[in-house]
Amino acid sequence: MAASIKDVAKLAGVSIATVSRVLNNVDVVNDDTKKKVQDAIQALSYRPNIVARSLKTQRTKTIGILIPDISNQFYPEVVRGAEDVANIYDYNIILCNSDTDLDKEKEYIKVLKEKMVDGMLYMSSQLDPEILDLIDELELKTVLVETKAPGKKHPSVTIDNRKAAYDATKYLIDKGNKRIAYIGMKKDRKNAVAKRYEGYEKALKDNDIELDPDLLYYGDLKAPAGYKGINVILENGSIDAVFCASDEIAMGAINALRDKGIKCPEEVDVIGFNDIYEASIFYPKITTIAQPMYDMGSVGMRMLIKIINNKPLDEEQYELQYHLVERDSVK
Amino acid sequence: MAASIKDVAKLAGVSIATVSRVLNNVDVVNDDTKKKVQDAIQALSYRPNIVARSLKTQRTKTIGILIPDISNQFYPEVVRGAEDVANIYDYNIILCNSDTDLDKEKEYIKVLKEKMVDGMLYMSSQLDPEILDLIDELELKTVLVETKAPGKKHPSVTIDNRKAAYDATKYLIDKGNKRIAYIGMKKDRKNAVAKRYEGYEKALKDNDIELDPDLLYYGDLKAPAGYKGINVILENGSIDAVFCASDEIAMGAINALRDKGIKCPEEVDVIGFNDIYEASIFYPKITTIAQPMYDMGSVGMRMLIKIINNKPLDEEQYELQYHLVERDSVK
DNA sequence: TTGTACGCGTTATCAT
DNA sequence: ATGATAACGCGTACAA
Repeated sequence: MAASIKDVAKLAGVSIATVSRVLNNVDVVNDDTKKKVQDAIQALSYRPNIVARSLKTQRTKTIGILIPDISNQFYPEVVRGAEDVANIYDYNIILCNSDTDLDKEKEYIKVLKEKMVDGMLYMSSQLDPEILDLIDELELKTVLVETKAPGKKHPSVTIDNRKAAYDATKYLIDKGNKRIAYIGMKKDRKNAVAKRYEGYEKALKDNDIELDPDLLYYGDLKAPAGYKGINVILENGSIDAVFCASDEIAMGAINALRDKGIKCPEEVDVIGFNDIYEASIFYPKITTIAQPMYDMGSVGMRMLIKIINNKPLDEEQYELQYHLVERDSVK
Repeated sequence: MAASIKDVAKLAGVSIATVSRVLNNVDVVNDDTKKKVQDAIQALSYRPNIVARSLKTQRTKTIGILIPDISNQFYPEVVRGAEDVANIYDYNIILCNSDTDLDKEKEYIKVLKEKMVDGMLYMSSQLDPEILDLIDELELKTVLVETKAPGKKHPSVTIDNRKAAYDATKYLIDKGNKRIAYIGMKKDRKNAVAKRYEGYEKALKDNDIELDPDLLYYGDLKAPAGYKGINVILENGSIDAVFCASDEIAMGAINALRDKGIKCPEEVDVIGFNDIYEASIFYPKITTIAQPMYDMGSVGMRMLIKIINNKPLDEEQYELQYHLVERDSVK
């Protein structure tokens, strides 16, 4: 077993209380005894047991991060941003992949609570009320990332998905496109992606373009959905452009177009969403809405740490800026 | 404060020992009293405090994962594989990004030890002896992923990078290519990527192709390195093909070629390494060596959990199979 | 079958 | 300035 505070105390010839004091730099302790203690710590290469400390102090210096899936292009950046600031403040993160499965999410949240995490960053494309209830019941300090809760009760960091999608669609319209397809997820959910659909819809409406149900395709956010979407939509006629709810969809869509001998952007404009790294490497380089993914993580973590330390928040529901990145998939 | 085992005991009218027994399903406890306890647990929506339990049992049911950078395409898959099996066995993971910085790695390892993780998965493109020493000194149960330690002392899961690179280069040679460039990292390091260079070198040698230093470019594993590499190499003459130490390098290289009006694969063959998701979406789809990234994580975690539970390992240094995925970047 | 009491490694209060 | 000692919440000998 590793050396404990007792061993240090014994070797230094002092009480454990004194050792604890020099360890935490608290109270005043005689320089000589301090030195003795430090020597003993050195000699035993003693390191405090944080689990024991946590039990006493009721704070573990670890934070839970609940995401759908780390292997999904969007989240690594967010997690990295979060971990970076966590690290600055001496927190560690417990990573949990939920696959957006409600039961799995609830189970993870409970375990996180049992492990006494100081707080949680919760990310999910959809936000079930049950989750909010559970968070409240457990009194688990939480910041929502990517989704906003109705009401002002839960702190969050998001972007304005609706407006961003509106801007993207408007951009397509301004380029002279009329028949603009949408590939994304069903709109009947209360989530970030649904808001993108709303933005798309409103942009059409505001510009007197009639919504054509044949130009809509719902799948997930992955590339195959984009590929399939194009194939399905093109069965019903031609299109001028397509708004994709993710960059991966855009990549799949462009590949489908290419396989059909249709050139992007010459014949069909394609716009993506998120600005994942590969969007700038793809051919053609993808025009897209850039979400500040790293910042969403770091800002979210900053907020959470403030909450944990009972500091006031500048803003309860933080809305970050997105921007449209003009590249080569729109002419 | 949340309900503790005492509260449950009091409400159920039994001792905390009894509560603990039903909690852990240990010893025999009367059905009636068991029911009383369970009711009390329900009533108080009691959940055991794992921190306290850990202090007592000396196991935290959490495992540290140390990686260079989660936002680097390679690791999310590995981490996902690891977390999935961790979850099966009721472990959680603490994720640490080291940026391959030795000091940061050492600091993280110490903190993980302080937090009493039951074990660690260590990944890094390079493996410093100091790390091995620290792991030994701390007696931290560890499985190395991606890199193998000299000697049989440390368990690891890897692929045969040297042979894989050999195969890839041989494949290029068999396609009739002579002037084959290499874009990767310097070979003077003892790491996985260095082995890829060795494989490249040996394949040339075995096929009587002289190594041309002008055809070598060293950078990192990112796309810009591939882009720059092509530009630098082409200043010294033409090439038939290029072996890239990562898929991202391959993407950068292909983009550079395209910008120079050189077609891939018609004029220059390009082969990548890893088979990250985007390799199959890129245009042209990238021919590459597929590393079983998810499996590296899951197998590594399985090994680690066995070690933690003092079960024997089938193999100390596990070598996983790679395979060459033929796609469109090689004609 | 159940209860008492100790200890896991800390921090913090109260004396001295 | 320093030392005893009581928690923190739990598991587990040992007793009963």
